[in-house]
Amino acid sequence: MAEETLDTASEHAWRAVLKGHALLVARLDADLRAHAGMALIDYDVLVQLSEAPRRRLPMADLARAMVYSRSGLTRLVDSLERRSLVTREHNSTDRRSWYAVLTGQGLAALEAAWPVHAAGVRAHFAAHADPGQARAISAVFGAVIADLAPDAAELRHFHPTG
Amino acid sequence: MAEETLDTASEHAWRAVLKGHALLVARLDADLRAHAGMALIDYDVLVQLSEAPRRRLPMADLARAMVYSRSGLTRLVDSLERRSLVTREHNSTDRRSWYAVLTGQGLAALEAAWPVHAAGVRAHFAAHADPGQARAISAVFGAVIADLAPDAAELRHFHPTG
DNA sequence: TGCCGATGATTGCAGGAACAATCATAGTGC
DNA sequence: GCACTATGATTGTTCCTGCAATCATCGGCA
Repeated sequence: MAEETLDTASEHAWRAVLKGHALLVARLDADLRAHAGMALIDYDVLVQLSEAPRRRLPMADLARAMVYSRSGLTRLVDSLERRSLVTREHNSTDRRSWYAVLTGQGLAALEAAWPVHAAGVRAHFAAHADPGQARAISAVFGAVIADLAPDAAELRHFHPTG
Repeated sequence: MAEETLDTASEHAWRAVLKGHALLVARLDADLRAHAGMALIDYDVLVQLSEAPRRRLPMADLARAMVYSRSGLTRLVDSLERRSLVTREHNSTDRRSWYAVLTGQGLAALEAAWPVHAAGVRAHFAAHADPGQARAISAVFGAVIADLAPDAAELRHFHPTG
């Protein structure tokens, strides 16, 4: 039985994460919708593309980076394409694959949305975390990601050039 | 705004939380569905009720505790009631209000599901957090919750064998 | 080359979710 | 007590989302 016990510190931490995450995402999504005309999920697509080489990613890689289903991403990119924030381009090295590509309008929309989002994250998350706590959170969730998505952990922030 | 820069440590931490949370929730939900016959959202309802006095909560309080819409909760409790895990009871002090009440079957289902869930949280979250890190996460997300849901009841702990 | 399992993108479909409207009841001010 | 507003629960509606199926293409291998 003792082996099945989840220690209270970790359990408390996990439950705080669950609830805090839900509140934070609801707030950030509402802020973006109200002040930037896009949902948080749209913003996430634009951010991922903006950081990728040549501002494009194959659909499957984008879905993995976002922890999102490929079918959901198909429809999400449809929507962004209708709004001219993203376009699709053929991947000449793999004819099954399509790139989602950030447009100029998409980049402009992202740059307009970013201050709104950054202010929200700062006010409701960063304001409550000192540097040591931020490091702890990065370390723990980085390990969670490495555990549960080992191939994708470093995909976005680390592009070795060679 | 004077300072629009979101410092990189906080930004990195928040992005790790977003992705790690998504991966963790997907995994815990799949585990519960496979090995306990219920979804993570069902489990959350049962936990909340099990910890409440007399194992019952008004629908609105339960929705707030779960950060869930009231309409969604109506249908979720419908589903749990069909499976005899929860029942509704009149609240005699407020005739608009209904209690969601954990049944004996609901408690049994929760006790069967708990080891599955605890093992998942331990293996994929707690295993990556030392005590100091767990404390840091609790502190930060506790502050986030206090910021965004100031009137919400404090988090409680579930210990079914106790 | 030809076969065959794996992978990429999309679509059909079904379940899940929130918003707004609705109705009943509670609380407040007068 | 009465009017008015706020709150609790539900339902209608619409959108979101993922799974499974489908089709095209890739890559390994004989």
